Amino acid sequence: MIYSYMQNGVLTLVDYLNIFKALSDENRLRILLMLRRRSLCVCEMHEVLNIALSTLSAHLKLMKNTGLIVDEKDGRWVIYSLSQNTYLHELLETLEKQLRDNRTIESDRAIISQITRELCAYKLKESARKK
Amino acid sequence: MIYSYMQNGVLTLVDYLNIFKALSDENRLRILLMLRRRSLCVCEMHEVLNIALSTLSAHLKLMKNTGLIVDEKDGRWVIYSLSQNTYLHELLETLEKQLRDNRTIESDRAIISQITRELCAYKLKESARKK
DNA sequence: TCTATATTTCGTATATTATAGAAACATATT
DNA sequence: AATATGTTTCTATAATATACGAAATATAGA
Repeated sequence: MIYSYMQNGVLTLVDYLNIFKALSDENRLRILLMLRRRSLCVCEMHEVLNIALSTLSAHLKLMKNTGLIVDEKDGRWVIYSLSQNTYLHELLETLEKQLRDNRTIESDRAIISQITRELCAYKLKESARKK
Repeated sequence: MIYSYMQNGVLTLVDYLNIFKALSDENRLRILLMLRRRSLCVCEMHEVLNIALSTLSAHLKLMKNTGLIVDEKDGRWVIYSLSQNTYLHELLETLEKQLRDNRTIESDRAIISQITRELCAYKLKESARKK
């Protein structure tokens, strides 16, 4: 899916609707706030969110299509980052300030400050082995 | 439904999710941008949007619950206005600038500059009579 | 008090979205 | 080339959202 602003830089009404829709899901908002700290691979986000990888992948695809995040490959890993969009960054900064005492957001931050790609990949492999 | 920020002024994560959800529907966004011009009664919004009154009423209820709009009674009319919320007003100002050339938004503004409550109520009454 | 009228609620149909598991895919490493 | 592994796609299902028409509600005015 290609959005108009990807071609000429101007966002249409539908672009905005899609952006607001993307922001209206708890898992997606948690991902965006985590990405404010640092870029993350899929397995790291999976470690934090505890949802199926297929579900997570769908959320990432949606936000990528909406232009909120970008991805790049690093070996077998896919690393996601926030888009270079001033308005998005300001919005997330405001949100983070307002949600300073939110337990979930606070916990997410604590977790990503401790985990590594290698560790998450290992845990994912182990949990798959048990099945 | 009562949201937490109505009691202590602080918005929770769920409050934000609901606000973004409220902003992610075209009809609701059109209503909010119209209300930036002036307060409107239900029949005026119906005249512009051309959706069923029951649908319109549901949208208004949702935005009222989310704290984006407020209503007051004036005789048989119910008049809706934007909430006194600085962040909401700034957000809508940004949106309106970005959507300056949007035909729908432009047309909505043109219509509300011409209509009156009395006219819309009359038209509504007439269309009901035909059924 | 009865009537007209502006709005809301209710019941219901349809469309969209979030979710998980299984299978498929892509690529680094052996 | 074969294998291991990180990610995505496919499929089905449950939950949620949007829509309408009909009925109910609230209130101004006769």
